[in-house]
Amino acid sequence: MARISPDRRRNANEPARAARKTTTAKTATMKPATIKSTTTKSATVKPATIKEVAELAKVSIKTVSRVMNDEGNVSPATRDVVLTAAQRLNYRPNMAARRLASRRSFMICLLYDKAASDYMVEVQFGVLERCDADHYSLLIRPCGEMSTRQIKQTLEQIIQQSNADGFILGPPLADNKSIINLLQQRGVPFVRISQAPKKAKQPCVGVDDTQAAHRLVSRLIEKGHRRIAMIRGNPKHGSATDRLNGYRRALLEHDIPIRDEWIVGGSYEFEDGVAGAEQLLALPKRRRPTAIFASNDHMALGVLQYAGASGIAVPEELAVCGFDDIEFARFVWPGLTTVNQPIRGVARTAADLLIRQLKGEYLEGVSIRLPAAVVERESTGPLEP
Amino acid sequence: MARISPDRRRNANEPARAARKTTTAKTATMKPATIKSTTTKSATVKPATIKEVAELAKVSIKTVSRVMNDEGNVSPATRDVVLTAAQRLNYRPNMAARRLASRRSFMICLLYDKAASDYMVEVQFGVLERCDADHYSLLIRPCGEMSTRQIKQTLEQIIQQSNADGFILGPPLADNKSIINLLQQRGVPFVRISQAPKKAKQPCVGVDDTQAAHRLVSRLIEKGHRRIAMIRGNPKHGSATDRLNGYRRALLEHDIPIRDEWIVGGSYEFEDGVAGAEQLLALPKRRRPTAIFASNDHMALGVLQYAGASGIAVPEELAVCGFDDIEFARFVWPGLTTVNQPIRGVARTAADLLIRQLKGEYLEGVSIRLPAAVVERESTGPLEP
DNA sequence: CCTCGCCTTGACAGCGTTGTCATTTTTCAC
DNA sequence: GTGAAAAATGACAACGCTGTCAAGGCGAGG
Repeated sequence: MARISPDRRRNANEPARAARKTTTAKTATMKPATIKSTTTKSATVKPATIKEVAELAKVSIKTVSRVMNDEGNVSPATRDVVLTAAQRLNYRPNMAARRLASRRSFMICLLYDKAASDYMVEVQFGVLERCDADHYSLLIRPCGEMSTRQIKQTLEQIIQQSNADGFILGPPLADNKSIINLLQQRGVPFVRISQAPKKAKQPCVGVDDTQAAHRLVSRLIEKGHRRIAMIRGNPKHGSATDRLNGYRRALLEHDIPIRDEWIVGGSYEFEDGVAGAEQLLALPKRRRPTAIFASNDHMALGVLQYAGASGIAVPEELAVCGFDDIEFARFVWPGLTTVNQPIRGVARTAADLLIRQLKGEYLEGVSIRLPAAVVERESTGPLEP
Repeated sequence: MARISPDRRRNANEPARAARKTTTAKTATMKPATIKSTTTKSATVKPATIKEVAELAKVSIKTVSRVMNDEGNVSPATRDVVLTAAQRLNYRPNMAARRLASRRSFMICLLYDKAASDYMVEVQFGVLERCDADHYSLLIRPCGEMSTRQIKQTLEQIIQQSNADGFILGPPLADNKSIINLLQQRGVPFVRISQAPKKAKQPCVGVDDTQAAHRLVSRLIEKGHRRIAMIRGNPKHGSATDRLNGYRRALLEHDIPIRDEWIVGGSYEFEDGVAGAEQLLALPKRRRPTAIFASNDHMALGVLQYAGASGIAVPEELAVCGFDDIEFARFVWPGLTTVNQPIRGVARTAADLLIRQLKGEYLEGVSIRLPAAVVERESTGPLEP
């Protein structure tokens, strides 16, 4: 089993010490013959250290460090030699040491409420994608069941103990003034994923909810609906307001009066959809909406369920649409018309902004808004252009 | 540009350095008056180090280390003094240093396919719960779009670079022989979340799928069904076989013949459910199943959608049930009868096993199987006992 | 009262990097 | 050539903690 391994140091040490300063970069560069696949080594090999690489490459450890970190001020020849040596030893910088010495953790922390799971998984993917590109690690921290106080405490701990270099705040934490302040005070960079660029001057990435809602409702109007109701989202999320605004604007533009009885409360939960539908469909026939726009898919599915359970045909008697395009929007019958958010893209962008900040870029006030697309399915009627 | 907060060091150093050494351990112990909430300090405070605690407590740093790590062999008096000093300075051990010195990372890595998002979010929660209890950090690593080769490479990197102390493998990676071997060779502890304790002697946690499927199908039989079809799961997952076995056993026990035409393939995707339903419901009336057991909820929802789209009444004409009890099982109409898996519990247990292993416990061959509960909803008919 | 051994404590050397600053080499204009 | 500036390189001290091992203190058995 155990193959070549303990001898590695010896091999490398001896000649290095002795013959220092003799060979120039040139000689060492003759890789072709020398490089053997060290990849498939067997068990429990002690990883190579920067020192070993330095010795093999006949340079100082600092130079190796420079190469590994792309610091510049290294001649191409030296660089090659070092890179070859590193590869030969299958060297990878030890993160713990790097963190300790540089006082940076190369970790970023993703802070989020429990939120919709699909949503967060997408966010995680997006963030990870970007992190991987720069060798950052991702720490996830769901705060679903914590009070703001607890969250702040956790934050302190993460900053101090794990030394996170930066944070990404998912909704609705991204709009939590108190948390933002803490982070700001501590001088820790962060990026917010939110619809509300107002609250702080820290970079913020989000989706243009207002625009998307506007488009969606406009589409309903085009299809002939005039009595369009809305179930609002959780007021804690900035998105709730935006979506409402989009709805309002669409109606206004088409000279359709906005009736209070058609706007019911909610907080993004399935049950709110059920309750909202019940309330709306209980209206006297003449004032009963022919379409319901729920602020998110969970609630829209609630509407769908209520309709199903009470024998109301969708889309014939009632058109339904949601927002988010969660996985299950297309798994129900009728398929749910909704808005697809480029979540992964948003997350990737957020991570990108954060990492660039960590690299020293100045991004105060930057606010990026990605467009979202309406996805039409059966719940709003036949799919005609 | 310039590093983020160059002022941090300066700010903090001065006062600390200056006032050092004044207060004795004794004085420090009189907490009531002296201990001020250091929590709400203002910006960019340089965290206290072990050295400072040691000086304040008038002991050696090693003693502080002992106390912080509960190493024992410390007199209660000393312990108190140290603890007080630590608290007073709001001291938290620096993880990077700890990792470097102890050659452990206090990180565990959760490796998973993309899998169902709800599922993984639950797993993450469970693992995190346990990690937090022991100050472990969690590294997540979705491998959805990677080949086994790539995964192995990633693994190597995580082991060497991030120095993960251990791994938790989610399904179906937990059944991937090649990955298991790699980890085993490298001598890195890991725990598998899977139904298949066979493949390796490493600890494994899972749900008793066979039993659950058996119960579910038995329930259908009790309700009067005789023509019960099954849509199989992805054969890569051990669970697929288990669920099939449960189905088989239930039929056998009730002397119902097992017909091949009632068992159709699938791989846990929504579309497989649609296709499976189509195939099954196309059978001549006398052989057409009155109930379909889909191996997971996604496929069951596919069945539901197909039924909805083709005007087949559920549960009147067709009973449908799934497995997993994903969030949306209760959000569709009719609500989906299914099996609720204690995913979070499984994950917590897995993390527990791993951490105990890391602490030196010997757990080879341990295999824990948690029971799952049938959840009856409308899709299998009226909810009578 | 001495010795032995156990419990407690401390000194100090790493751990594998990066940061700082000094030193050497190269480059370039004159 | 020559000198000065720029580029490349290296020596060495951190970084904050743990591991090792030695030293001190104290009670029990002789």
